[in-house]
Amino acid sequence: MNRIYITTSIPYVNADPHIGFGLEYVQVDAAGRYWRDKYGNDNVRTQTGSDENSLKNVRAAEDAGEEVGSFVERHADEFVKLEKTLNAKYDGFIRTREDRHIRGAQKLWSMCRPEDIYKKPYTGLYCVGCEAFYLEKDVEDNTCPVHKKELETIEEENYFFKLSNYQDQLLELIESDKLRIFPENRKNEIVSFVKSGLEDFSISRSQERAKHWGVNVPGDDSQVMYVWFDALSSYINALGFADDEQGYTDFWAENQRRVHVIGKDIIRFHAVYWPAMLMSAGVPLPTELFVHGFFTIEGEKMSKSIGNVIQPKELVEDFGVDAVRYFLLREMPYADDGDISKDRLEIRYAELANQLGNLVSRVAAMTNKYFDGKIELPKVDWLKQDADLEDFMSHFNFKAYLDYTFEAVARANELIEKEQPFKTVKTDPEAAKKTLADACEIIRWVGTALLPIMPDSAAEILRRYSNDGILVGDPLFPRRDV
RNA sequence: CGCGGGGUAGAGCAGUCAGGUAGCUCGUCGGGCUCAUAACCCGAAGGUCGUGGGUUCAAAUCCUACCCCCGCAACCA
Repeated sequence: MNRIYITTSIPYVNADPHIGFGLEYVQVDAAGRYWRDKYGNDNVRTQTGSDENSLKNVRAAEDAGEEVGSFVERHADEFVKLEKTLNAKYDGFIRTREDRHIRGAQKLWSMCRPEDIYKKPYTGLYCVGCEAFYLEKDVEDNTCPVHKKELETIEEENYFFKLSNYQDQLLELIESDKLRIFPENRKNEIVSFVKSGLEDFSISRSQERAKHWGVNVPGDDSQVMYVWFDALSSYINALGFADDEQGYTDFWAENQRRVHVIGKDIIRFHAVYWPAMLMSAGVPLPTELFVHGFFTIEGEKMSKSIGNVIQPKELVEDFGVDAVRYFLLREMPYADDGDISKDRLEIRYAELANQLGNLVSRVAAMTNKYFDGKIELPKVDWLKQDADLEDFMSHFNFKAYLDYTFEAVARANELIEKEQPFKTVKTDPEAAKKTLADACEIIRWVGTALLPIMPDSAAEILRRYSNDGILVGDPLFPRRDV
């Protein structure tokens, strides 16, 4: 039985979703759509959600003068709306305030080997204004860089997780690809990190420091779980881990492909902390981590302070959802960061209009003008091409997938130039018919390949190029008035 | 001596692990075509592959020193 479970990371919801998360959201959706086609709808599960227990949410709510609960709910709703904005299909959305999540996180904690969790006093330099600890090397004269006030040395007892117990096992898992991390540069990065030595990490906070927000530590109400501990468990909680539901069995415990799609900033939590926690609890590990890079905006890091944050809906309103999905997936380099700029968007849009949109138009026009839209489509062996596409998709290499697909678009345009059906139709109609049939077949293959990437446009292409006849229609990607 | 990624034609990138005529897309210039969303096709120009050394018959690719850019610096997602 081929099954696959694919998750996005769960963003904390102190603001509305930006285009960076939009990328991840579309990546998982596109992969999900592809595998649904292969494995069947019931054998694929795509999952997303919101991380609501972060202290950052508490601070953001305070700044906004709002109650935390309603604040995170409002922002979480914006993430739910992404499904419509980006035309994505998700099987599950989990909020970490939900009961099923809280019970699951506590269950996972309780299942960890007792010797892996221990209490230890933690001492650090604390700024009351920031409500955060600073490291000595990051500050001058014991002064908070933000508030310019003297830092307090405070001590607090927390629970720690014995990460050091798992160093050797983790290294073996990652190097052997039992826990497969790709692209390869990310795997190398994490291997060298693990080799450099793992230190135990704190997995709880005092209630005061956590502002009484978060998941209580089982058996110790004076402590709240470190937000990452509970957040990571959402991946299995979403499947019903707390109550041993069938979904958990089917898509996690007994499934061969458990995949997390994440950004490069959180690779350590997913490649080190999370697998170690699961090993301690005796729960199966994820099998694959796909790590994507970040988008810069016009060459600059996207940040609130620079004020260049882009939201998916802005781009969708301007270019349409399929063009945005196409842009995100084709523009982001496989193993590196990408850039979003107005120029690049225009170029990519023009590419869609001129190469693909125009091809669909010209072939339909000729087919209808010369042969009344009726043309027998040849049988083509697509197996070879399918294998290539599957390989790209297995690696989450959307860029290569699209490069490959658009080679076919170019091939069809070249074919028409070379064979000139618009001329041969007068001298050798059968030859013209053959050329157009070949072109139609390529278009159908392209349409099929694009279904996961641009669901609406691809479906429209296939509707116009069905066995019932070829239809003309409005431009798929109309020219933009610049 | 903190760690990692990057520096290849005007722009964006591939190629570097397994050394052997430097490649793709866009842009520019020239030509062709007229079915098509003035789209499409062909051709050309354009690069001392960050810099200096070294290994080699041969280096963008290996070694070495250095310069520049960007991230991250582990409990603050």
